[in-house]
Amino acid sequence: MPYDPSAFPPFAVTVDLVVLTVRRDALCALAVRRGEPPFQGRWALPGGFVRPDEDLAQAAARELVEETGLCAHDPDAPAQDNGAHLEQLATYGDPKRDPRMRVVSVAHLALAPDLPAPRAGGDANSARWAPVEELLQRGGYGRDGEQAAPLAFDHAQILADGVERARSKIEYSSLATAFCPTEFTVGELRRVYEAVWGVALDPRNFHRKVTGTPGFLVPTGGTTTRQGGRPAQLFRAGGATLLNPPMLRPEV
Amino acid sequence: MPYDPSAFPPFAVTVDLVVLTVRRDALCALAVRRGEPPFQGRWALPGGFVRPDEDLAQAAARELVEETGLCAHDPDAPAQDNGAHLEQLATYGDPKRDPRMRVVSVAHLALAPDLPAPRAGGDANSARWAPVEELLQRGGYGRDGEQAAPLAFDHAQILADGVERARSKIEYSSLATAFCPTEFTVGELRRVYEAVWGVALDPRNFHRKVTGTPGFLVPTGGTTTRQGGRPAQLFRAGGATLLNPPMLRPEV
DNA sequence: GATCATAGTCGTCTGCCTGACGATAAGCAC
DNA sequence: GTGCTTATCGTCAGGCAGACGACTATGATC
Repeated sequence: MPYDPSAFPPFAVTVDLVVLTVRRDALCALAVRRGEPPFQGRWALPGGFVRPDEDLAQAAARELVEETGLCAHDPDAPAQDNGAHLEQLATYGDPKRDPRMRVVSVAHLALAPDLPAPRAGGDANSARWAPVEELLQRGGYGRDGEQAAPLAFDHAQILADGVERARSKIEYSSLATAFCPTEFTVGELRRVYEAVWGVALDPRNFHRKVTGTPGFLVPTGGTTTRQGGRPAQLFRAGGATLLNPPMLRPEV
Repeated sequence: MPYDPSAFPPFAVTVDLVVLTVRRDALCALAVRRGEPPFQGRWALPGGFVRPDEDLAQAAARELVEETGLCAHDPDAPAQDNGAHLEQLATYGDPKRDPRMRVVSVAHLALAPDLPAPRAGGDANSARWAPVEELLQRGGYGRDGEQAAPLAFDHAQILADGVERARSKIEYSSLATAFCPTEFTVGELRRVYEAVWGVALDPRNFHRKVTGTPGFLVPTGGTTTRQGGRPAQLFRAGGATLLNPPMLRPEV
């Protein structure tokens, strides 16, 4: 690819991923431990350089597969397969965000159902799901009492932006179903909302809302009792992607 | 700035601007005529390279001043001054979007009140406000019966995304006031909504909604009769940036 | 000045949606 | 069966939006 370095300043372009899931009723993000400077040993968001011949979305999907094995699907397609939802989040390009060189990072947001375990080159110690509060709070204590250092680079900001995007987007879209397996119950979907928003929702009103919105949920006919209690109907995500009127997030 | 070209593929990074305004009851965007290949003579969105020492937002603000003379203000600050609202829109990085080289463009969205006239190096023929429908429709006829060619590069897509962002964002935020001068009437604000959404709104219900939302509008005490008819109260934008419950966009 | 056209502003009414919450159903553990 | 858990259906009141009537205050026109 010919270019004249004097005509424009060269940048490195990367994609960083905010991969969110809900596990044990908590909103968790995927973090990887940096093996090299800068920020060696610190936790960071997964990501990497965009290759010369790939689109930004392709690069994000490739990184997602490499880190989680998840297959991303088109954001405009319904979430039928087991793939994760993937969308562009925002781009971060502060001149000093990477001490080595000028790096512009196109952050992407991925929403995935609960997965067995992260895989990062087979090294179980170098990737983990961590509750977002734990990753965002400064100076707190992480798992195993380990001192939780802030995320590397500006990744705390990127994660915060991704979490905020997810929190607001499940209000008016069916995106919360991306956190659920293919078949799920109304209660499981409600627990997703409760975990992402950090609030308690009335089960009866929630049930009325989601089952009363045409095209949002499609009953599969089956039932399950995996949550204990009375068996619940199983649903799949319907074709509707927009929720109108939106789900209302309660005031704090 | 030291870097090793063999370690990562170099990219050119640009900012492109979707500058929107409302003039003569139509949503218009700023377009500039390209003076050099590729797409020489075609209309495009204003933009340019990001400089090595500036942030993306700084680059966008600089381009905005160069093209319109508008001073951008912080998106989190209230729209008090005469500056335009400026926010990041999305990033476009298809490998083939620029035939010359690999260019990643961080598009920004600017909303401005109606301005006298665009200035692009004093050349009145090289920049203009055009209704977005005219810029987005392919093969139609523009001003002066001129054959309207599609915008250069992927700028039609960028413009469409920017318009959609503006259309949805005025639903739940006070962003529509960015299209108005410092002092404006309820009717002028309503005409902004009507122009951006392309629908007619009931003046009485609109008045009830905007005046009944605390912190949205602040009366200045003055009145004006510039629209003809009964004099209308003048307002400034209040501190509230979020509209809850949102303004509802009527179905088509 | 009377009349008209134009815009702005205040009210009313009805229907829909939400929040609060009671009641019932259907599993499991003991 | 008793108790516990979760799911699901119903009821009721309040808030808000859409539809629209009524009145007000200016400039334009006769």
